[in-house]
Amino acid sequence: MEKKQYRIGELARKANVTTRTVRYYESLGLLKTQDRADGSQRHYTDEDLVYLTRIIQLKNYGMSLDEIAEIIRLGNEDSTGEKRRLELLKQYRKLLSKEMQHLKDIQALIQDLTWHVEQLESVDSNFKQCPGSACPKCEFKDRCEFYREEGGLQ
Amino acid sequence: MEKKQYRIGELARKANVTTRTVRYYESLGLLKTQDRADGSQRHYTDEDLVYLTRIIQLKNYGMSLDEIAEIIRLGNEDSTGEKRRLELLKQYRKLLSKEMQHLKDIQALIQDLTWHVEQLESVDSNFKQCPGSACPKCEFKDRCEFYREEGGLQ
DNA sequence: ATAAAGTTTACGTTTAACGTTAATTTTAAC
DNA sequence: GTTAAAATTAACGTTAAACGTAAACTTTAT
Repeated sequence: MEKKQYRIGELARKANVTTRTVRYYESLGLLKTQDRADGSQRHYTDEDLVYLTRIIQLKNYGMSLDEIAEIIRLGNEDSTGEKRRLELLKQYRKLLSKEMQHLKDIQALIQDLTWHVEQLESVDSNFKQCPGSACPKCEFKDRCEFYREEGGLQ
Repeated sequence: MEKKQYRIGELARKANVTTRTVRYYESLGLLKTQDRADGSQRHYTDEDLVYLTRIIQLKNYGMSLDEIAEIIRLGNEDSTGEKRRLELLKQYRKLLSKEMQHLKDIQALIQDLTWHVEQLESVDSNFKQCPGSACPKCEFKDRCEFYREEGGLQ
């Protein structure tokens, strides 16, 4: 049986993007440009849909279209796919380490925010009165970035 | 002893921003506009520096300048600072829940990325060959979004 | 034959948070 | 009292990825 052929609209619908996006990706070299006469229509197969879906997945992982284009370009360079595999691996590892750092940052941020919420729940206001005459008796003065030994700002 | 007065340049330097930023914040209502004759210079005190530093802190926590402006506006509405305290609390909690969700998303993302790295380390290439004839014997087919019971795409 | 879908070209959008002149005035220091 | 550093207002410029949108036309399916 013959392979089903899609036109651009159907492909886009299946991948949940617009036709503009498909053409844009083609212009960036992300999707192959088939041989076709000027003005005639593009045709796609299931394989192209998988390709497109993979591209979207990589994008959702945080890769830029440029980085994805590089991966695909390397894939077209050798038939074994080894170069692309290595580039993909490199990009995935890069993303991974970036997200690990991101995770740490967010954990620290959550700690800070939690502290602020607790402080605001137990103290009248830390915005207008702080720093001020209340500093020396503030229960948070040891964590205060403005309070110094002498009290108040230097 | 008299309070030390800063001009805009010194204030900006102490807060590690530019004078443009200080004026911009003033235009948004983040920093108070003192009474001064047209063309005469702005003067600031330590209190203003604390204000500015707090604004920068809130910004670094992820609040937009608009949200910060709202907090400050409410602070000017009642002298007790209660409204501002509540708004601050609300914003902090909002940020906190946002970041908690963010944390979850990143943890999931890290899992996915880890999986991909492992797969790429153990499989030749999952980009060009997948999905294809190798699907039925692929050790990851149960986690594959393209593989279906019948094999390959529907 | 007609309507739906596709084609190219090319400018527009979004966005916050400032950057960057420019032309003039104020202030501090000597 | 002069000069140089700093401040003033006004207003346009930046950044930039990933498309959106419109126009005018052509191809394809039924």
